[in-house]
Amino acid sequence: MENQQNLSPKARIWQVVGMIPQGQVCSYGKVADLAGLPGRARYVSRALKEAPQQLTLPWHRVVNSQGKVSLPKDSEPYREQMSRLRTEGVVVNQGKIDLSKYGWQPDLMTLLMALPF
DNA sequence: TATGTGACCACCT
DNA sequence: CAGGTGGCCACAT
Repeated sequence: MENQQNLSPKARIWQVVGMIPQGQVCSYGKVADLAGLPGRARYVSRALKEAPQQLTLPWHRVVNSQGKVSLPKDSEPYREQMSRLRTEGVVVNQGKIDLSKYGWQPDLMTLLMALPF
């Protein structure tokens, strides 16, 4: 894995999202932090929307800090995300995911490799 | 140049 | 636990 300082902000975000393991989720804010963009959660959502489909990112593993899917409940994307999550075994109760159980926390090694020096 | 808008968040009531 | 507030920042108007 190479130094993420060289990558564009969007690319760093995509890379971080790509690290989220199956069956786990991560919040927009945390993704931003890990990408070296503290406090820029909203930018993560935009980066995901603009992500080339070619990357086949696990975008569905990104939820908000309350453990909820940040999409209109009546939309197709919402159903898509819910479906993918449940397929991976993530339990969603009342539209909420228990982050203490499914929240992703990168191991130390991964963290050291990802953070800027 | 100014204003409104988000697939957000931390903090305070 | 539910709202309200201020902060955030790229983008569209």
